Amino acid sequence: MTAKGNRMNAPALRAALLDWYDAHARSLPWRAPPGAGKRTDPYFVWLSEVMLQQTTVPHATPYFLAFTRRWPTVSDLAAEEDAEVMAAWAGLGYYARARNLLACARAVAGRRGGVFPDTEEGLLRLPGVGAYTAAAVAAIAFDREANVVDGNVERVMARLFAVEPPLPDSKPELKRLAGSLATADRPGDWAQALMDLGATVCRPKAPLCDRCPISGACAAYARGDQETFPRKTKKAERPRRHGVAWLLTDGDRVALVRRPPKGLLGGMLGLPTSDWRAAPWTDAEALAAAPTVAAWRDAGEIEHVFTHFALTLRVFRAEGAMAAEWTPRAGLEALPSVFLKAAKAGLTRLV
DNA sequence: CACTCGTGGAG
DNA sequence: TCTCCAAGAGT
Repeated sequence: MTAKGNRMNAPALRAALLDWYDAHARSLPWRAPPGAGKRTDPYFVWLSEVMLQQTTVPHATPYFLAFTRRWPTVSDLAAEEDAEVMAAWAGLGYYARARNLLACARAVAGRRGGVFPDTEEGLLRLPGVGAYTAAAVAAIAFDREANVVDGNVERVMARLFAVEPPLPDSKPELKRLAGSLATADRPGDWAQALMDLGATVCRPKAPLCDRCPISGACAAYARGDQETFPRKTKKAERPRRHGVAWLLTDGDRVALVRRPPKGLLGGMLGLPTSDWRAAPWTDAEALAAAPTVAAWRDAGEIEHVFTHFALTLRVFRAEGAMAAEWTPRAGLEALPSVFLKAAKAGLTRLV
Protein backbone atom coordinates (compact mmCIF):
# COMPACT_ATOMS: atom_id res chain seq x y z
CA MET A 1 0.00 0.00 0.00
CA THR A 2 1.28 3.44 -0.93
CA ALA A 3 1.61 6.34 1.47
CA LYS A 4 -1.68 7.81 0.40
CA GLY A 5 -3.14 4.34 0.79
CA ASN A 6 -6.82 3.62 0.78
CA ARG A 7 -7.33 6.18 3.49
CA MET A 8 -7.37 8.92 0.84
CA ASN A 9 -10.40 10.95 1.85
CA ALA A 10 -12.61 12.97 -0.45
CA PRO A 11 -10.70 16.28 -0.14
CA ALA A 12 -7.37 14.53 -0.72
CA LEU A 13 -8.79 12.66 -3.69
CA ARG A 14 -10.16 15.88 -5.15
CA ALA A 15 -6.83 17.67 -4.72
CA ALA A 16 -4.91 14.80 -6.29
CA LEU A 17 -7.15 14.66 -9.34
CA LEU A 18 -7.21 18.43 -9.84
CA ASP A 19 -3.41 18.53 -9.58
CA TRP A 20 -3.21 15.77 -12.15
CA TYR A 21 -5.58 17.70 -14.42
CA ASP A 22 -3.50 20.87 -14.10
CA ALA A 23 -0.52 18.90 -15.40
CA HIS A 24 -2.16 16.50 -17.87
CA ALA A 25 -5.32 18.11 -19.24
CA ARG A 26 -5.86 17.29 -22.88
CA SER A 27 -5.62 20.24 -25.23
CA LEU A 28 -8.89 20.33 -27.16
CA PRO A 29 -10.19 22.97 -29.58
CA TRP A 30 -13.23 23.78 -27.44
CA ARG A 31 -11.41 23.87 -24.14
CA ALA A 32 -9.63 26.62 -22.20
CA PRO A 33 -6.49 25.60 -20.29
CA PRO A 34 -7.25 24.56 -16.69
CA GLY A 35 -7.25 27.07 -13.89
CA ALA A 36 -6.45 30.06 -16.08
CA GLY A 37 -9.71 31.69 -15.09
CA LYS A 38 -10.68 31.93 -18.73
CA ARG A 39 -14.13 30.74 -19.53
CA THR A 40 -14.85 29.11 -22.81
CA ASP A 41 -17.61 30.57 -24.98
CA PRO A 42 -20.81 28.80 -23.88
CA TYR A 43 -21.64 28.29 -27.56
CA PHE A 44 -18.40 26.33 -28.01
CA VAL A 45 -19.03 24.29 -24.89
CA TRP A 46 -22.61 23.48 -25.86
CA LEU A 47 -21.71 22.66 -29.47
CA SER A 48 -18.83 20.40 -28.46
CA GLU A 49 -20.91 18.61 -25.83
CA VAL A 50 -23.69 17.86 -28.31
CA MET A 51 -21.22 16.64 -30.91
CA LEU A 52 -19.49 14.45 -28.34
CA GLN A 53 -22.66 12.66 -27.26
CA GLN A 54 -21.85 8.99 -27.94
CA THR A 55 -19.13 10.17 -30.33
CA THR A 56 -15.36 10.01 -30.06
CA VAL A 57 -13.14 13.10 -29.84
CA PRO A 58 -11.29 12.29 -33.11
CA HIS A 59 -14.58 11.92 -34.98
CA ALA A 60 -16.19 15.07 -33.58
CA THR A 61 -13.18 17.38 -33.77
CA PRO A 62 -13.20 18.21 -37.51
CA TYR A 63 -16.95 18.84 -37.32
CA PHE A 64 -16.48 21.22 -34.41
CA LEU A 65 -13.81 23.14 -36.30
CA ALA A 66 -15.95 23.32 -39.45
CA PHE A 67 -19.07 24.45 -37.58
CA THR A 68 -17.34 27.17 -35.58
CA ARG A 69 -15.51 28.46 -38.65
CA ARG A 70 -18.71 28.61 -40.68
CA TRP A 71 -21.03 29.73 -37.85
CA PRO A 72 -18.94 31.65 -35.28
CA THR A 73 -21.89 32.42 -32.99
CA VAL A 74 -25.08 30.67 -31.99
CA SER A 75 -27.03 33.37 -33.82
CA ASP A 76 -25.16 32.61 -37.05
CA LEU A 77 -26.08 28.96 -36.68
CA ALA A 78 -29.70 29.81 -35.84
CA ALA A 79 -30.03 31.85 -39.05
CA GLU A 80 -28.84 29.02 -41.30
CA GLU A 81 -31.10 26.89 -43.48
CA ASP A 82 -32.02 23.45 -42.11
CA ALA A 83 -30.61 21.64 -45.16
CA GLU A 84 -27.22 23.34 -44.80
CA VAL A 85 -26.85 22.32 -41.16
CA MET A 86 -28.03 18.76 -41.80
CA ALA A 87 -25.53 18.49 -44.66
CA ALA A 88 -22.73 19.79 -42.43
CA TRP A 89 -23.65 17.17 -39.81
CA ALA A 90 -23.65 14.33 -42.37
CA GLY A 91 -21.37 11.49 -41.27
CA LEU A 92 -21.48 12.37 -37.58
CA GLY A 93 -24.52 10.19 -36.88
CA TYR A 94 -27.48 10.43 -34.50
CA TYR A 95 -29.10 13.02 -36.71
CA ALA A 96 -31.74 13.98 -34.15
CA ARG A 97 -28.85 15.84 -32.55
CA ALA A 98 -28.59 18.10 -35.59
CA ARG A 99 -32.31 18.78 -35.65
CA ASN A 100 -32.28 19.57 -31.92
CA LEU A 101 -29.10 21.62 -32.37
CA LEU A 102 -30.90 23.96 -34.72
CA ALA A 103 -34.01 24.10 -32.55
CA CYS A 104 -31.81 24.92 -29.56
CA ALA A 105 -29.79 27.54 -31.44
CA ARG A 106 -33.00 29.23 -32.59
CA ALA A 107 -34.43 29.18 -29.07
CA VAL A 108 -31.27 30.79 -27.69
CA ALA A 109 -30.86 33.27 -30.56
CA GLY A 110 -34.53 34.19 -30.63
CA ARG A 111 -36.11 34.12 -27.24
CA ARG A 112 -32.86 34.78 -25.39
CA GLY A 113 -31.06 37.16 -27.72
CA GLY A 114 -28.16 34.79 -28.29
CA VAL A 115 -27.34 34.30 -24.62
CA PHE A 116 -27.30 30.77 -23.21
CA PRO A 117 -28.99 30.10 -19.85
CA ASP A 118 -26.32 29.98 -17.16
CA THR A 119 -28.02 27.48 -14.87
CA GLU A 120 -28.49 23.75 -15.12
CA GLU A 121 -32.27 24.12 -14.86
CA GLY A 122 -32.40 26.67 -17.64
CA LEU A 123 -30.14 24.64 -19.90
CA LEU A 124 -32.18 21.50 -19.28
CA ARG A 125 -35.20 23.07 -20.95
CA LEU A 126 -33.38 23.44 -24.27
CA PRO A 127 -33.89 20.90 -27.08
CA GLY A 128 -31.22 18.21 -27.19
CA VAL A 129 -29.88 19.19 -23.77
CA GLY A 130 -30.35 16.40 -21.24
CA ALA A 131 -29.08 15.80 -17.73
CA TYR A 132 -25.48 15.29 -18.76
CA THR A 133 -25.17 18.19 -21.20
CA ALA A 134 -26.97 20.64 -18.91
CA ALA A 135 -24.61 19.79 -16.06
CA ALA A 136 -21.55 19.89 -18.30
CA VAL A 137 -22.33 23.30 -19.81
CA ALA A 138 -23.25 24.75 -16.41
CA ALA A 139 -19.97 23.53 -14.93
CA ILE A 140 -17.60 24.13 -17.84
CA ALA A 141 -19.00 27.34 -19.34
CA PHE A 142 -20.32 28.98 -16.17
CA ASP A 143 -18.29 27.30 -13.43
CA ARG A 144 -21.41 26.33 -11.56
CA GLU A 145 -21.45 23.40 -9.19
CA ALA A 146 -22.94 20.43 -11.00
CA ASN A 147 -22.78 16.66 -10.93
CA VAL A 148 -21.47 15.92 -14.43
CA VAL A 149 -21.87 12.21 -15.12
CA ASP A 150 -21.06 10.69 -18.48
CA GLY A 151 -19.81 7.24 -19.41
CA ASN A 152 -16.30 8.12 -18.30
CA VAL A 153 -17.44 9.23 -14.87
CA GLU A 154 -19.61 6.14 -14.49
CA ARG A 155 -16.61 3.93 -15.21
CA VAL A 156 -14.35 5.83 -12.79
CA MET A 157 -16.97 5.59 -10.04
CA ALA A 158 -17.64 1.91 -10.72
CA ARG A 159 -13.94 1.16 -10.24
CA LEU A 160 -13.27 3.59 -7.44
CA PHE A 161 -16.07 2.06 -5.36
CA ALA A 162 -16.09 -1.44 -6.92
CA VAL A 163 -19.77 -1.19 -7.73
CA GLU A 164 -21.06 -4.70 -8.37
CA PRO A 165 -24.52 -4.17 -9.87
CA PRO A 166 -24.28 -3.91 -13.66
CA LEU A 167 -25.07 -0.98 -15.92
CA PRO A 168 -27.50 0.39 -16.83
CA ASP A 169 -29.37 -0.39 -13.60
CA SER A 170 -26.48 0.99 -11.54
CA LYS A 171 -26.64 4.44 -13.16
CA PRO A 172 -28.42 6.11 -10.23
CA GLU A 173 -25.94 4.64 -7.75
CA LEU A 174 -22.95 5.73 -9.84
CA LYS A 175 -24.40 9.22 -10.12
CA ARG A 176 -24.93 9.36 -6.39
CA LEU A 177 -21.30 8.36 -5.83
CA ALA A 178 -20.09 11.02 -8.27
CA GLY A 179 -22.21 13.57 -6.43
CA SER A 180 -20.55 12.62 -3.16
CA LEU A 181 -17.26 13.94 -4.58
CA ALA A 182 -18.49 17.09 -6.34
CA THR A 183 -18.07 20.46 -4.66
CA ALA A 184 -18.25 24.16 -5.53
CA ASP A 185 -14.44 24.29 -5.87
CA ARG A 186 -13.44 24.52 -9.57
CA PRO A 187 -16.55 22.71 -10.84
CA GLY A 188 -15.62 23.00 -14.52
CA ASP A 189 -12.10 21.70 -14.01
CA TRP A 190 -13.37 18.94 -11.75
CA ALA A 191 -15.84 17.71 -14.35
CA GLN A 192 -13.24 17.75 -17.10
CA ALA A 193 -10.63 16.17 -14.85
CA LEU A 194 -12.90 13.20 -14.17
CA MET A 195 -13.70 12.81 -17.85
CA ASP A 196 -10.08 13.16 -18.93
CA LEU A 197 -9.04 10.59 -16.36
CA GLY A 198 -11.65 8.20 -17.71
CA ALA A 199 -10.66 8.84 -21.31
CA THR A 200 -6.88 8.63 -20.96
CA VAL A 201 -6.06 6.64 -17.80
CA CYS A 202 -9.13 4.88 -16.43
CA ARG A 203 -9.86 3.54 -19.91
CA PRO A 204 -12.43 0.82 -20.61
CA LYS A 205 -9.68 -1.62 -21.57
CA ALA A 206 -6.13 -1.74 -20.24
CA PRO A 207 -6.43 1.07 -17.69
CA LEU A 208 -3.12 2.78 -16.86
CA CYS A 209 -3.40 2.47 -13.09
CA ASP A 210 0.29 3.20 -12.57
CA ARG A 211 -0.37 6.69 -13.89
CA CYS A 212 -3.57 7.22 -11.93
CA PRO A 213 -3.49 9.98 -9.29
CA ILE A 214 -6.27 8.33 -7.28
CA SER A 215 -5.35 4.65 -7.55
CA GLY A 216 -4.63 4.72 -3.82
CA ALA A 217 -8.33 5.31 -3.23
CA CYS A 218 -9.55 2.81 -5.82
CA ALA A 219 -11.37 -0.20 -4.41
CA ALA A 220 -11.18 -2.15 -7.66
CA TYR A 221 -7.43 -1.47 -7.99
CA ALA A 222 -6.91 -2.75 -4.48
CA ARG A 223 -8.64 -5.99 -5.51
CA GLY A 224 -6.76 -6.17 -8.80
CA ASP A 225 -9.85 -6.62 -10.97
CA GLN A 226 -10.30 -3.01 -12.07
CA GLU A 227 -10.69 -3.92 -15.74
CA THR A 228 -13.83 -5.93 -14.97
CA PHE A 229 -15.65 -2.72 -13.99
CA PRO A 230 -18.14 -1.43 -14.77
CA ARG A 231 -20.18 -4.61 -14.87
CA LYS A 232 -22.63 -4.62 -17.75
CA THR A 233 -25.69 -6.59 -18.68
CA LYS A 234 -25.37 -8.36 -22.00
CA LYS A 235 -26.77 -6.58 -24.99
CA ALA A 236 -29.38 -8.09 -27.26
CA GLU A 237 -28.15 -9.52 -30.53
CA ARG A 238 -28.26 -7.25 -33.52
CA PRO A 239 -30.82 -8.41 -36.10
CA ARG A 240 -30.16 -8.07 -39.83
CA ARG A 241 -32.37 -6.22 -42.24
CA HIS A 242 -32.36 -6.16 -46.01
CA GLY A 243 -33.15 -3.31 -48.35
CA VAL A 244 -32.68 -1.93 -51.83
CA ALA A 245 -31.24 1.47 -52.79
CA TRP A 246 -31.59 2.96 -56.25
CA LEU A 247 -28.90 5.17 -57.70
CA LEU A 248 -30.49 7.10 -60.54
CA THR A 249 -28.09 9.34 -62.44
CA ASP A 250 -28.43 12.05 -65.05
CA GLY A 251 -24.89 12.60 -66.21
CA ASP A 252 -22.99 13.91 -63.22
CA ARG A 253 -26.10 14.34 -61.10
CA VAL A 254 -27.65 11.85 -58.68
CA ALA A 255 -31.32 11.67 -57.62
CA LEU A 256 -31.62 12.18 -53.85
CA VAL A 257 -34.70 12.31 -51.63
CA ARG A 258 -35.26 14.12 -48.34
CA ARG A 259 -36.15 11.63 -45.64
CA PRO A 260 -39.06 12.24 -43.24
CA PRO A 261 -38.15 14.49 -40.31
CA LYS A 262 -38.33 11.83 -37.61
CA GLY A 263 -36.99 8.33 -37.32
CA LEU A 264 -33.85 6.75 -38.69
CA LEU A 265 -31.67 9.25 -40.57
CA GLY A 266 -34.58 11.69 -40.18
CA GLY A 267 -34.31 14.94 -42.09
CA MET A 268 -31.30 13.80 -44.08
CA LEU A 269 -30.88 13.43 -47.82
CA GLY A 270 -30.60 9.86 -49.04
CA LEU A 271 -30.92 7.56 -51.99
CA PRO A 272 -34.42 6.31 -52.75
CA THR A 273 -34.78 3.00 -50.90
CA SER A 274 -37.21 0.19 -50.33
CA ASP A 275 -38.40 -0.85 -46.91
CA TRP A 276 -35.70 -2.39 -44.76
CA ARG A 277 -37.10 -5.77 -43.73
CA ALA A 278 -35.99 -9.13 -42.37
CA ALA A 279 -36.24 -10.99 -45.68
CA PRO A 280 -33.79 -10.39 -48.56
CA TRP A 281 -35.09 -8.77 -51.74
CA THR A 282 -35.16 -10.79 -54.94
CA ASP A 283 -34.32 -9.17 -58.28
CA ALA A 284 -37.97 -9.19 -59.28
CA GLU A 285 -39.10 -7.59 -56.02
CA ALA A 286 -36.39 -4.97 -56.23
CA LEU A 287 -37.24 -3.98 -59.78
CA ALA A 288 -40.96 -3.92 -59.05
CA ALA A 289 -40.36 -1.53 -56.15
CA ALA A 290 -38.08 0.84 -58.09
CA PRO A 291 -38.99 4.55 -57.88
CA THR A 292 -39.10 4.89 -61.68
CA VAL A 293 -38.95 2.72 -64.76
CA ALA A 294 -35.37 2.52 -66.00
CA ALA A 295 -32.74 0.06 -67.21
CA TRP A 296 -31.67 -0.86 -63.68
CA ARG A 297 -28.35 -2.65 -63.42
CA ASP A 298 -27.21 -4.64 -60.38
CA ALA A 299 -24.38 -2.84 -58.57
CA GLY A 300 -23.88 -5.41 -55.83
CA GLU A 301 -24.55 -4.79 -52.16
CA ILE A 302 -23.08 -3.00 -49.19
CA GLU A 303 -23.08 -3.78 -45.50
CA HIS A 304 -23.75 -1.17 -42.87
CA VAL A 305 -24.12 -1.50 -39.12
CA PHE A 306 -26.47 0.71 -37.16
CA THR A 307 -26.84 0.74 -33.40
CA HIS A 308 -29.64 -1.78 -33.21
CA PHE A 309 -29.54 -3.62 -36.54
CA ALA A 310 -27.22 -4.53 -39.39
CA LEU A 311 -28.25 -3.71 -42.94
CA THR A 312 -27.55 -5.45 -46.21
CA LEU A 313 -28.40 -3.00 -48.96
CA ARG A 314 -28.62 -4.08 -52.59
CA VAL A 315 -27.74 -1.26 -54.96
CA PHE A 316 -29.17 -0.77 -58.45
CA ARG A 317 -28.11 1.93 -60.87
CA ALA A 318 -29.60 3.44 -63.99
CA GLU A 319 -29.68 6.62 -66.03
CA GLY A 320 -33.06 8.26 -66.06
CA ALA A 321 -35.42 10.90 -64.74
CA MET A 322 -37.65 11.28 -61.69
CA ALA A 323 -38.82 13.95 -59.31
CA ALA A 324 -35.92 14.31 -56.84
CA GLU A 325 -33.27 16.61 -55.45
CA TRP A 326 -30.76 16.24 -58.27
CA THR A 327 -27.33 16.67 -56.76
CA PRO A 328 -23.87 16.73 -58.39
CA ARG A 329 -21.60 13.89 -57.34
CA ALA A 330 -19.50 16.38 -55.39
CA GLY A 331 -22.54 17.01 -53.18
CA LEU A 332 -22.76 13.41 -51.99
CA GLU A 333 -20.76 14.36 -48.90
CA ALA A 334 -24.07 15.69 -47.56
CA LEU A 335 -25.27 12.09 -47.25
CA PRO A 336 -25.26 9.91 -44.14
CA SER A 337 -22.51 7.31 -44.31
CA VAL A 338 -24.78 4.44 -45.28
CA PHE A 339 -25.92 6.28 -48.42
CA LEU A 340 -22.47 7.59 -49.25
CA LYS A 341 -21.27 3.99 -49.10
CA ALA A 342 -24.15 2.83 -51.34
CA ALA A 343 -23.64 5.68 -53.80
CA LYS A 344 -19.94 4.98 -54.13
CA ALA A 345 -20.67 1.31 -54.71
CA GLY A 346 -23.24 2.17 -57.38
CA LEU A 347 -20.94 4.58 -59.14
CA THR A 348 -17.93 2.28 -59.20
CA ARG A 349 -18.96 -1.37 -59.01
CA LEU A 350 -21.60 -2.14 -61.61
CA VAL A 351 -21.90 -5.91 -61.71
C1' DC B 1 -39.02 2.64 -19.02
C1' DA B 2 -37.45 0.01 -22.77
C1' DC B 3 -36.55 1.23 -27.09
C1' DT B 4 -34.76 4.12 -30.84
C1' DC B 5 -31.14 6.47 -32.83
C1' DG B 6 -24.94 6.37 -36.40
C1' DT B 7 -20.42 5.98 -37.00
C1' DG B 8 -15.64 4.45 -37.30
C1' DG B 9 -11.65 3.07 -34.55
C1' DA B 10 -9.49 -0.22 -31.38
C1' DG B 11 -8.32 -4.66 -29.89
C1' DT C 1 -14.04 -10.89 -38.64
C1' DC C 2 -16.28 -9.61 -34.63
C1' DT C 3 -17.23 -7.25 -30.39
C1' DC C 4 -17.11 -3.28 -27.94
C1' DC C 5 -17.98 1.20 -27.47
C1' DA C 6 -17.66 7.22 -27.20
C1' DA C 7 -18.59 13.72 -23.34
C1' DG C 8 -26.73 10.69 -24.24
C1' DA C 9 -31.41 12.43 -25.46
C1' DG C 10 -36.14 11.76 -26.75
C1' DT C 11 -40.12 9.19 -26.48
